[in-house]
Amino acid sequence: MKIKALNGFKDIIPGEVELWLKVEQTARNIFNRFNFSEIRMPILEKTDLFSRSIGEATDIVEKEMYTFVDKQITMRPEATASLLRAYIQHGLYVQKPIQRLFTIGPMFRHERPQKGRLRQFHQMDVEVLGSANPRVDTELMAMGAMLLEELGIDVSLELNSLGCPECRPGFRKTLLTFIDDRRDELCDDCKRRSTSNPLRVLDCKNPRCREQVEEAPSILDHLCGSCGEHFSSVQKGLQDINVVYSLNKFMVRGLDYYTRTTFEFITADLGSQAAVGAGGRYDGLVETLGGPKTPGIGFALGMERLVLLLQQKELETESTGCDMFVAGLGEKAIDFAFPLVHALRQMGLQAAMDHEGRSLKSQMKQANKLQSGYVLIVGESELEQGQAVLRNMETQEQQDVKISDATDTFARSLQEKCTLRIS
RNA sequence: GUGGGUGUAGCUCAGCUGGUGGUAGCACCUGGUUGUGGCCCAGGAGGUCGUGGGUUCAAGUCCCAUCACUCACCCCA
Repeated sequence: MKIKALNGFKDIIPGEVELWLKVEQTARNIFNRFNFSEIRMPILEKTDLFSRSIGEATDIVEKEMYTFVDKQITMRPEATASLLRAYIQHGLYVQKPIQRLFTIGPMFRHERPQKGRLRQFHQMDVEVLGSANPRVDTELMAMGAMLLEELGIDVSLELNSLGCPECRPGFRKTLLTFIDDRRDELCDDCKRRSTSNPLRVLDCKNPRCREQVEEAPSILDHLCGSCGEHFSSVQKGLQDINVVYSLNKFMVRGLDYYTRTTFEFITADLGSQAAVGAGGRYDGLVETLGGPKTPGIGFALGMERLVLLLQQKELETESTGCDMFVAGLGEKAIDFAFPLVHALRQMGLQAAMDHEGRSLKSQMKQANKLQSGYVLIVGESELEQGQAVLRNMETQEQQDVKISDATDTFARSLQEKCTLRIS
């Protein structure tokens, strides 16, 4: 029986990796433009960290975490909790009052795999800690939008506010009254949810529930003074820099720590896994985890979803051509080629050769597949005369070149030719 | 956790109402020039037909189980 990767776990093989690199490089470039610093955390954390931050009653904590029960440690299901733990542990708030951090890496949730949803998946996660300023909310959404635009991914930005511990309880009561009035019309899930987390009834996908909830009160009409002000400033900021968004009063979050601003980048091209990125404000979370009272906001982008969207666009993958392929004919020529190729590589060129003693034709084919700019053909008789043939693969021109005694000197003369081609 | 669909070569797939696994395409190797790539042509290699049972003279094909993949519910990035 062959050993295969676990269900919901995937290899990213050559041909696919290129798209991942593109996503990652574009993201790093943009994070850098917005002055974010990278932070890397371990994958394993105390289980307690996640249950405290994400919420005991959430689906993630209740049934989706990979936990070593005997040791009370868990593979992170998301990045924010770990990042805040590191932020608190190292006292990063002392170094800088406002920290702008990002991290990229794998997360683990034991869900049933599906398109755009794996058990090991990868997120790019961005957090700003230490500022409650609505401008920061705006800036983060603008950054997300800019990143997706540069990747050429078409999304819409949906926005909502969840209020704060001041105003949410009041809204919750209003909503509960509304729900109770039409409880019988709701699906079983929603009946359950109406007691555990009534806000979640708002984003049920069941058409009947949607209909019932259509006229539900909006939290946006029940925000307290400061939350309301904050939210209008966020919106004004978005308008000022022409970031297109729409309000979605039904959007809620699956993690308990969110407050005030929440947002999602939604695509129409991925089936039911429509959110390519999502996040929001979590002003009480640092304190919950034992740090100083610190406001924060962040969001995460799902990398496999981004890669899927790029794959659907069928972009041509630009491969970097090999600079020089050295084709040796016969044992002596191969012995000559090996140190030469090594010297070329030391000089920073992409060089290749065949070690298997294959025919020239076969070696030319290999050179072609590698998109070599040049092939140096070294035959045994020419080698004795201190000569070799240099072929330009694009123009098909060939010229005899003198092989000097010192490999390095010869390599340098080849390097000049290749560099000319590159520039 | 709950449903539906699908498992045949590295990949994409033919294979009818059971009768010896496909000259199928892509990819790979060799040859078509004593030592010259892309195109074309010829040849070659590559499979316990997901796995385990059952029915049958005979199973890739029918039945059962199981595993995997996949889509949807759920949840979420």
